[in-house]
Amino acid sequence: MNCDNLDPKVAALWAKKGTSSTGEPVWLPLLAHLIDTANVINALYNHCLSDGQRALLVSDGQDEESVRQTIQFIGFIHDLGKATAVFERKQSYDHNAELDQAVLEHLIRAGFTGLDTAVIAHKNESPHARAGEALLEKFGVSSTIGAIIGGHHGKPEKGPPKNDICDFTANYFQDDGNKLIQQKWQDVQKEILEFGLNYVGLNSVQELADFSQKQSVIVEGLLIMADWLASSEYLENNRSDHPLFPLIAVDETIANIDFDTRFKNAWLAWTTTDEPILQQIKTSNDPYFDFWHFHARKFQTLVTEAIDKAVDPSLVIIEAPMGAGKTEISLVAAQQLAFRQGEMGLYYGLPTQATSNAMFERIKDWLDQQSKKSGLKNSIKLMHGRAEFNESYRALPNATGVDNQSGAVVNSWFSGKKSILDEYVVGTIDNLLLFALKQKHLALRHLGMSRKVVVIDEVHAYDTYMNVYLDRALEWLGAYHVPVVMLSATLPAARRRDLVLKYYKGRFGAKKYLEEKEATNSWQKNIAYPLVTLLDGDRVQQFSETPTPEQRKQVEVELMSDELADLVSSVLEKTADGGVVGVIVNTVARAQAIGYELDGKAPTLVLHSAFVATERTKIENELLEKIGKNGQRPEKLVIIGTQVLEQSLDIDFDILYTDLAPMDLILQRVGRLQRHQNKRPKQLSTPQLVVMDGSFSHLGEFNEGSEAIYGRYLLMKTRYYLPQVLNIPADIPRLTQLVYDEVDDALNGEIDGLQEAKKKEAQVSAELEKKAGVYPIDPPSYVRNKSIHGWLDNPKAIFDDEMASRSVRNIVQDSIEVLVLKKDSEGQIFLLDGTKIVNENLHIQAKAIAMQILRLTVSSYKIIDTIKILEKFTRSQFPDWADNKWLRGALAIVLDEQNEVEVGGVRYRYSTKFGLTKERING
DNA sequence: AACAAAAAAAAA
Ligand SMILES: [Fe+3]
Repeated sequence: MNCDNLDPKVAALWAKKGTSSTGEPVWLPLLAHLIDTANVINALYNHCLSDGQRALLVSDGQDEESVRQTIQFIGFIHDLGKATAVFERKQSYDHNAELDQAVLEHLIRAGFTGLDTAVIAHKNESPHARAGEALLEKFGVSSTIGAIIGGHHGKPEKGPPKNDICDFTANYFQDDGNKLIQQKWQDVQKEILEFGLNYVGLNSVQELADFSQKQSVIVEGLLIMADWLASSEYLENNRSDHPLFPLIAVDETIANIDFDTRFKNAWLAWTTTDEPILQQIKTSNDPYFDFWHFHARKFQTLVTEAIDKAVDPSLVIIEAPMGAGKTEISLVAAQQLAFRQGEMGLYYGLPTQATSNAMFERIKDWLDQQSKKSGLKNSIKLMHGRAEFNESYRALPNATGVDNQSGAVVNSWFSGKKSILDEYVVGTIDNLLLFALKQKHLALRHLGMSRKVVVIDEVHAYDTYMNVYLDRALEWLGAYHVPVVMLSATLPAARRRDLVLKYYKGRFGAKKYLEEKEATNSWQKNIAYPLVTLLDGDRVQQFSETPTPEQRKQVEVELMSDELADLVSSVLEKTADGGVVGVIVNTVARAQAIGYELDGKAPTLVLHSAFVATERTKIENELLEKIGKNGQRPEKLVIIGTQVLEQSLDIDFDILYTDLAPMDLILQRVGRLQRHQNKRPKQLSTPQLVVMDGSFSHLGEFNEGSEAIYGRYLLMKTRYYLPQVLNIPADIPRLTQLVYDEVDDALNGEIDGLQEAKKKEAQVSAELEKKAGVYPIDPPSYVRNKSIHGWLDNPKAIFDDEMASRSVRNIVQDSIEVLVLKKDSEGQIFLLDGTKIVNENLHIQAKAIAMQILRLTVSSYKIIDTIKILEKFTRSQFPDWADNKWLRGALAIVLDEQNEVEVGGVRYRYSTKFGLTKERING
């Protein structure tokens, strides 16, 4: 590049001011930041986009080279808005007068006049992203590209800026009327534009490529990433051993910078890991044996071969029970799809932090093994709110620390909002749901997600509210041609159809979508389990497998009242000669009541969410040791729990009691009934299911809690269709379909009040959808060259990241997360396990304290007051917490010797055996 | 007044 003939005024403009680690005033000339960003975005385009993404960017018929040049130009020109009087007059953040003076002198020496005395009347208007967009508009650049520039701080403008230059002329040109002064600014702005075009090899703005909406989003993401990277002075904060794009001494200028070397060194320092492994899966030599040293099961081979034979596989929905080997299938599928569709890396989304942690372990081992085999270094990220608590994640080597070592590593540059840009990401589903929610810097999530294969686990487990976001996310993933693998228990046909059609619509547009929707092909109502649904090009194929005799199971079903006394006598009778009993109920209070009732009459174990996290983990581990696979089964044990027993725990009951719940959930619970090969008491040798139903003796009256949670409609239908004998697995899809298919409702005149309950149910889901519907982004637009103006505009104007991340979950019951400690009569504080807390050892004990989490449910009208009380208490009792990274912002409660504590007029009592109970204190 | 489980949070 040639800076020799440059107008000295252009070279004197500044982009960044700051203080070096040694306390020296430093700055970065604007032109340097523009060149840095152009170099970075070009490298990102060439090396960090997947082939799929690059193909997407030319999918409207653009020329590949012109797209690359345009993107590089966008990288260069993004801060054109800083070449304005209003910006150049800004003080440094730390109001360093010496620094501000030195930079101003550069400008004056270069030929700007009157800048030191100029009065800018509206200095809060024309922020530099908007100013840049306005200037580009003036230079005749398309509004699509303008919108990308205007949005590079996270949120695009509502529309083109149009009058900003006219309204606030002095912001742009220093003076409202003096043509001589204005000319100087117009000259430098024009020269920067010309420099940029020339830098990327273009002659005029007419040669720039244009973009569709989804292309714009990806380019916006690239720009933000490039800007952040070009604004990183060092690879790691507070450490200057790996410089990237450092500021320069205030007496230096661009003449002191060798841009090629600066960029090469930065890129070398920043690329600490290898690209994801792309390799073809050969079905001829069992990939399952290669990775995990077991031979593929029939079902696994079925899926892997189906994907292998497909011409253009994109969406795969795998419905199969736990234990069918879905995780391995999904990882093989991810590799197949990445190879076929040219994607890089993986996002694996799960419903909870606990399931994410477990999956992280498996994926980390899988990746580590592959990376080592290929001699590569690949980065992996655990992405959820408490990832830092995961020991095995923290134990992974850092990418910068291990130069010649291969395997799975952590790249800590990809932190915060950059996390999703990392290669292999495992975490809570919220990160995918947030991909469909209006929030600042959303383009980064789109950039990160659209280069990967996306796997979504436990698809059946998401509620109506979350599904609003999931569906919208699927539409965008379809639009980006991102391969998606969904894992699920059996789905109602209508839900499965919806999932496929949402993706289909994003991928093929509204017209084709309507054709497929109306076609009512057989795949839309197929009933089978396990079932694989595969989108190959625009064709939907399905595969299923007939179960082997060992996979079949007959379960005898009995109905019973929900009275405690009936349950107790039945349990005692059935366990006369021992046995492991599961009792899964719908509310915590009921689990506790049954626990009290059986206490002393039989050995019991209670499990629900109202336990301190560390204690709950202990109970779950005890459960797995005793009744997990190959467990040391006790002679007699009654396990009483809520829905926490319904998912993910691989445990085996001899007999199961359950509260009436929607059919799919009952079937999910039945999955824990005699699931392994075990020796059982004679009385319990065959599987028995006892369903406890409030309407058993009082017709039409379901248990109050159950009805509040699940609604009358589903309970009524489940009750109606509950057979005397369950044939597993054939009945699983059949019964789920009967309960969820609304078509048959007219035929069931015999269910009293069904129509009324159905109306109520429809109302409730409509309300939920409406509630969720405030924040999702609109579906992708197919209008040609539609700009991203207004893409993130929100009627409610939430743009707070905290509020955004809360919005993807429906909050039914307000609750406060607290850390639970206890004290003795002298006031000595302990962890729940009895470990003494010593103030001087806070740095060692902080993490253990931070893990003692419990959720207190609080009435919504009390929640603000209660939080205030807890904040005040924590501040006075544990003042040191404020400075500790594990405990900052946490709220504490301290149990007395009776294990009680009073907060805001409520007395909470904690029992290691039964969990948390609360009672209101009168007055 | 009550009804499961579960999640989230720094930019250039
Ligand atoms: Fe910038």
